[in-house]
Amino acid sequence: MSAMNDQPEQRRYHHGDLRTALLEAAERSVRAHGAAQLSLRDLARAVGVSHAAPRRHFADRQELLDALAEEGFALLGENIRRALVDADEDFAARTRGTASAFAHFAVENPALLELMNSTKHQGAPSVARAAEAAFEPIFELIREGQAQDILEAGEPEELGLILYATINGITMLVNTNMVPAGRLDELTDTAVSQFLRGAAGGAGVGTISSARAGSRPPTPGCPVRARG
Amino acid sequence: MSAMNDQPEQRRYHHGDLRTALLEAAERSVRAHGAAQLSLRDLARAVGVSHAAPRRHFADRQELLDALAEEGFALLGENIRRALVDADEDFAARTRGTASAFAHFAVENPALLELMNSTKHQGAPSVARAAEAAFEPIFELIREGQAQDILEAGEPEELGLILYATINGITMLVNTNMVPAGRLDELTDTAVSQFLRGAAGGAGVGTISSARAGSRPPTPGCPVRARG
DNA sequence: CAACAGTGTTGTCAATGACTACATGATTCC
DNA sequence: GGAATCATGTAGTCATTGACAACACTGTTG
Repeated sequence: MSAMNDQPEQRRYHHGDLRTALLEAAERSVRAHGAAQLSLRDLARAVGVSHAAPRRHFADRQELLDALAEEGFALLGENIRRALVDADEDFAARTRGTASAFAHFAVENPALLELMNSTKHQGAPSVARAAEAAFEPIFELIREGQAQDILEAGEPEELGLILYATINGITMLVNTNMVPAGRLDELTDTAVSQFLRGAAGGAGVGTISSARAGSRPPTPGCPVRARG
Repeated sequence: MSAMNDQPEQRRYHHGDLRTALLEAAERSVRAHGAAQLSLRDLARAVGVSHAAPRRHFADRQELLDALAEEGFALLGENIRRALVDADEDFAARTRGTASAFAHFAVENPALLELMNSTKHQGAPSVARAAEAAFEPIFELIREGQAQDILEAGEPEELGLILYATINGITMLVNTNMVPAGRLDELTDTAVSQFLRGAAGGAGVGTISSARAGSRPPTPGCPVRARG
């Protein structure tokens, strides 16, 4: 709403880097008031340009929102990658760290996540590409687990998407106030535990794809399923 | 957008049941064009009342959207309950049926789901209550599984929320076009399988009796050491 | 029958997204 | 070096919208 003055410095006719300035202002605005409240004219005021200037960089309100969503996926990907390099070697710990990084990013940027989860940017291939880039480290993590025979063999994509979906869903419960924020860590923690158990390979039971997994030692008769 | 004429019949000064008429028109509109496109004035036109009439029933645009979200949760709850009474086989099949019902509802009503997952209705306790009512059958299902010693003991709420979150997240991947719709069943299926394994308690290991004999080959795994 | 409350109507306002025509400045090419 | 050209910003305009206020119609209740 209120035209947040940024640089009251006088500006020449051309702004110089209006596009990024708009995106930055937009990110602040979305963060503060949600995507639905975002007004192009307000952004223009905030940056100090005329109301029609944004149109040179975003043909459409939606186009700007798409760009923001894209940026959101890039940020998320960064966060996940950082969490993965920081984490130690233990696969379970790495998975936990990844999930936690995602969960906290989502809860700290609810409006951005909502934008990323919006159905509106279906026509924007750039957003899809950004999303895939954010998923990549997750898939890579799954491959790690499979290489260590901690996860069942099969498409790493499949497992990765399920993990992503689960954490995303949990944060959504928190962000919509259906679950108190205090339960976030607890929920993601048990979700990850269940994921590790449910997608366990090697000692795991009932791995459907065990027939295909040549490198896999034959699964013992039953249980083992090391509990805890 | 286009003022969809409903009943061209002439109407008396008072509509009779404007509130529900508006909600019905709103549901159609949201389903067709998304919540962001919904216009109160357009609804008024569609129903054949003046542009200010809706205000008597919804103080606010958001209030109408909240009512729609509430209705969405009621519908979802119905669907889940129906799926549960229809499938009274073993626990795994019931879980699979529940997940499938949710997943298909979500994918068939993307805009409605987006509304239900919106952060904007945080101030509306009615929406929260409706959501809880929709969760209830899921929690009840979890209690079943725990009673049969197929799921680990603990708060049924916890497991139920995780299951809900997972399916919700998967449908979101489909609804945002990040995953082709054709993979919906496959993804929910393996997600449920993993859930059952990951949250397994007592004896039940790898009871993956597939109800929808879809893409998944039946897994022999371990003998289902029966409950009770 | 008269007050009254519920509901619908008309009128109005500021804000917005989209569009057009025009201005200014930077880049390129002769 | 200067002109053509293109990118970028500006001013003006329009239809639409949500919100609000003042007023009209109608059934109910005392």
